[in-house]
Amino acid sequence: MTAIRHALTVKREDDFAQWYQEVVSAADMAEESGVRGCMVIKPWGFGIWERMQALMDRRIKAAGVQNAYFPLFIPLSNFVREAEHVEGFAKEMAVVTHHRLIADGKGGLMPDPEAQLEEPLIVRPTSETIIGDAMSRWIQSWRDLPLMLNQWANVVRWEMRTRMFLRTSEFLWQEGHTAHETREDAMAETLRALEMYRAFAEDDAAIPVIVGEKPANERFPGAVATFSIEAMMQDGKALQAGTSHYLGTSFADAASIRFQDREGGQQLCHTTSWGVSTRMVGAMIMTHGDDDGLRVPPALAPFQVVILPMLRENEGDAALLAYCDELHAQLLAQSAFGEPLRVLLDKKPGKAAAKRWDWVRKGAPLIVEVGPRDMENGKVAVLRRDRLWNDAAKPDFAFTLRDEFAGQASDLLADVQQALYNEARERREANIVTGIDSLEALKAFFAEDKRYPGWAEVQWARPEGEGLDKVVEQLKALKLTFRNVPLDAAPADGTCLFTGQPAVERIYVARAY
RNA sequence: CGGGGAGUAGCGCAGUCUGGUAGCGCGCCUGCUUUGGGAGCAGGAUGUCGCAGGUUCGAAUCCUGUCUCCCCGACCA
Repeated sequence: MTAIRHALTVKREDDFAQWYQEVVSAADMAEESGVRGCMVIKPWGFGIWERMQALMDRRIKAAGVQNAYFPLFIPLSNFVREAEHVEGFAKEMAVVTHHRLIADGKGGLMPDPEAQLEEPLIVRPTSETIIGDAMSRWIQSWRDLPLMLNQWANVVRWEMRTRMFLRTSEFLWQEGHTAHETREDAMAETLRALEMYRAFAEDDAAIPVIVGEKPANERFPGAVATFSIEAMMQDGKALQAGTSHYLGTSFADAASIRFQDREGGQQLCHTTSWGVSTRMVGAMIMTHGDDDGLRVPPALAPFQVVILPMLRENEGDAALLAYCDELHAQLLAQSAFGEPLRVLLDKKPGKAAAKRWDWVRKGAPLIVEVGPRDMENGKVAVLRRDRLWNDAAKPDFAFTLRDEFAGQASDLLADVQQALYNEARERREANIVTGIDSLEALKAFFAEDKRYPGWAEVQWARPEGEGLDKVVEQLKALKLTFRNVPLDAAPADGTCLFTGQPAVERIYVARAY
């Protein structure tokens, strides 16, 4: 049996980190910018993000949240109000101190010492404080509540170690910020956003996630409670793919977000914030990518079907293109996932067989090649990206009547979407271990020689303060982290792995990005 | 931000130790051949050797500084 000749040079099992980087560049998603931690997102990568935006924005609006936009720059004095929040972010801040450049006398430019800002501006690492400032002006009465805002924006955190899409100094995201009358209302909103993220991750991105609450040491700076969706990457590591925070009244207190209640008294609002970022693109790569490149779930694919005519640069091309144009038009009249199909007829010069591999690396869900002989038979050759190879180590084309394919395309795309989800889900289930009841057993499960060990669901007593610190230290020594306490877990029925006390809940332990 | 490695054509690399003015493979362009599967042959284009100083008659090569990337830590979406 011939060996498969893969479209990438690095295999996942050989070097997952290097494989990841090859996918990003080979799929033409992004490239280095020359500025530390900042990337250029290329059309294919940005197109995927735009799809994420579109699908998420729809969900956000359906929940009654309105979009708005707040400034990139935040006055230092505004930022400084919430103590824990400041402590959490102070170390990774970009600060603007000047507003003009002058010649430095050596042919270059430098900040004009005469043009120093009275008050430095920070580049937002997140917008709780500046949005809180607006909320304090916009909210006066209980009738103004809930106030539910979202913004699509870039934010900057001065990261020490960066990786494309997973951790960049500048990244794109949406941040939802809401204010409510009561703790109950705010908590309900926090959980609503969390469920929205679960549905987005699983239904749109085909990424199975664990929905749960973060332990105290993993909370957002200043939050009362932090929830997350956690996804398992193909190397067994966990990736926090979205977070939702109940902020209590501390941000409201810092920004004076108050309302007059029904009895005429002044009360602090209960606020929430929640976000999903371009990191989700990285999650998609590491969930669905294979040794031939990216596999984009059809709901996220900028192009769901790519048609490659086998052009010969001769007089036969016109008829072939006409045949493909008809298919293109047939497909555009179809819809999948409630939207018209997104179809590219790739007329660029070059052999179809060569261009095919570019689209394989980019992960287009369906690649359709059309040659003169297909045209004569009224057929097309359909390649599903989710199952590329046949037993003979060749691309597994399905030769299908063109008109039949046009009618099936939507179903095929739904199949691909489901297949990607199922594959990821099965892999995750196969790599979660339960019932580990000692630190030694935990250590053994995550032993160094196990390349991709997966996750452990353990039971613990949820110690607080120093007790928690000690447990976190123990995990850190094993390069492990707590992920979250799943909301739908069975009640604890054992003893705490770390303290030996009766366990109160179940929590996931894993290596993490 | 600490430790390690690396920046030479679009990509992957050699050349650096021992200074003499830049090369290989892939890709790209042109032509011919080929045409149901990631083509073959021939010819051709492309580099301020990451950047800035310094040493030298002369620097990809030696020295200093700096920027960026990768790996391991600490930190984090």
